[in-house]
Amino acid sequence: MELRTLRYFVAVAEELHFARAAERLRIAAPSLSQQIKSLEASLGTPLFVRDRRHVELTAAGRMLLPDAREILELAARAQRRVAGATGPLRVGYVSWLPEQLTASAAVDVRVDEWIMPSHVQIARVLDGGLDAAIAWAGSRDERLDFRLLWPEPLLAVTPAGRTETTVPARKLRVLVDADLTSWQAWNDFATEFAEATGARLVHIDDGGIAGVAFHDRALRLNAPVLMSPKRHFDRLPASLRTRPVVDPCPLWCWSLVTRTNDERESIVALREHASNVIRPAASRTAPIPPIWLPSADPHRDEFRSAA
Amino acid sequence: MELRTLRYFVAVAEELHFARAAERLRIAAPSLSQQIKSLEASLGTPLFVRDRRHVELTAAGRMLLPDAREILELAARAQRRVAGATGPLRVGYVSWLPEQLTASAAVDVRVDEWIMPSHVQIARVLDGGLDAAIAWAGSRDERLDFRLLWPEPLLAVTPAGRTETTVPARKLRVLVDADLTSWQAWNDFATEFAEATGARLVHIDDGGIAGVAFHDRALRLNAPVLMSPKRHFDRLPASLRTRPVVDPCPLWCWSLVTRTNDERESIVALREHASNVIRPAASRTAPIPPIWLPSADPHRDEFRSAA
DNA sequence: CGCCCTTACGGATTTCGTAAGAATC
DNA sequence: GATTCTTACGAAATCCGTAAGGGCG
Repeated sequence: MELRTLRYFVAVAEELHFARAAERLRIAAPSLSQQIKSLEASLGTPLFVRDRRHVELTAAGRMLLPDAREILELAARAQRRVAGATGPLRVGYVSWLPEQLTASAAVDVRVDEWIMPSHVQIARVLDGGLDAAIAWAGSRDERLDFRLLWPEPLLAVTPAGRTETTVPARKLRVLVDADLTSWQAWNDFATEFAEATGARLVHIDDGGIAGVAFHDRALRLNAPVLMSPKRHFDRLPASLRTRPVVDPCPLWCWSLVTRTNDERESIVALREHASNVIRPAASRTAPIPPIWLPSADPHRDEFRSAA
Repeated sequence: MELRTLRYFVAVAEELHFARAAERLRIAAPSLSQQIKSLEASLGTPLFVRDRRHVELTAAGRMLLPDAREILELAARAQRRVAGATGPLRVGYVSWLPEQLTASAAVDVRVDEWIMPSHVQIARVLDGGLDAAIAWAGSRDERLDFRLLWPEPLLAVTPAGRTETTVPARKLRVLVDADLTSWQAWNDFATEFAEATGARLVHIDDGGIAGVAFHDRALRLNAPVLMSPKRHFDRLPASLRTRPVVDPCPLWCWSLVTRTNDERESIVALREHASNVIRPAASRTAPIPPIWLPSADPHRDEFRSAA
């Protein structure tokens, strides 16, 4: 059993057609037939029933298929991770990129061009597409190391007419978007925050969590709306003001996310740099207690005293 | 990158010595050297630094090693599982073997000779050494399917002199053994039971959870002691009596444990047989409510009404 | 006759072993 | 000089492609 034969097996299992599978694998059909046959011989059990007209998985084949996929997936990830082990560290971010990250001469960092949501960047770190990411983590993961960079106190926007200087959480509208690809991390945060504080959830589907679409919606709602941490270039309209949120103040914790088992010198240095340089420099805007974090936030314990 | 090359890599990484690794792999040293070299070439990065006198892993090598081990482990398990996919179902048990299991002509079952503790039998099901096990499950696992076979009400032993017909849980002594290999499942159950009910934990290290050693200890304690569900051949001494436990009555849930993704006809039939035949036949001895189960027991929901 | 999996067989590639080389202690 | 990894090269095994076979609609 080799990875190549497993690839062949998966192809046939997916196509259920030797000729098509062979084409996909860019080998000749007889070769594929031979390889499958030898795989079956080495396993001691047939994987397909070849009715003259149909190809079908046997019970053994059905059992092997998910394992084969998992093995191949793991191998591919391992390869990606090793491939990136040399050269500068590839670091992805979501919407906040601390200046101190690249300023350090100690670590050679290349900031990734792709700006994706937190859950996507974290997935890329796991599968080796990135060495590190600055993102929000919804929950712990044994395979990942999280270093707190900046607990960002989220703000609200209110119509300019209002006179209050802060907004209590329970008075807020909180937007969640139907597009999970883009907003899953935010939705998770927002949903739990609304449940915990009594803020009102507003379901949208136009991506208006950030940018101009967000301003439009805030104006139409004519009420305080929680702002996502997603930065955008568009200036806030004159008719809207930002205000701190209190009772409690929601903290969006930006972490440096790396793989636990990645202990290259450069990665260790980057983690140190995160704790010793970036973290202190980012703590200017202090939240107004009490604060609030999601129940599964990896940094929850670090705020025990303040909560 | 193939499984064979990964095996070679792991061998060298473990020996840190090409000659010894080659010997272990039963190939010639130059061949091994070539293979490692071609692996490094295909990955685009060296995995070892060969100082003329020492062999050492590079950062990339250190990153690959755990992945390589995991991939090989997964492949080995997949192979074991498929290998057992044909022929009679290999079923393991711990201490209770229902007669109806083999009585059914519908399923061809071979009872495994090795009698091991629950957590071990369950691990064997996972890695393909067994197709099914009759065991106690401490917690859910997505990869496993649990069918309740018999919620066994645990008994206590008391000195023969005592007149009470039942024993309240809080009066019990509960034994846990230092030998986790043998008693991990029992220890987990016993520890949580003692915490929940106020029963007194007694730490031992002589395996006296069952058998003659248990009788000895029960006599010496001269108090009611919870009996583990482990059957033993030795008759209970005349100076001890068994009594039901109440307030609450601890339930040790024997499950039929199979792999979730194993949907062979024979496995499906075995699961049905478990629910339709074995389960009804085993429900003779009814517990005296209230009952108690561990908080993570997979069958906890099935007792909602009774708890 | 077309479809589709298989067998047969020759060529290309990969893998492996023996022999010899090179560097270190 | 012993140890240890590497290069060199031929042999063996494996993999793959073309050609042809055979059941089925």
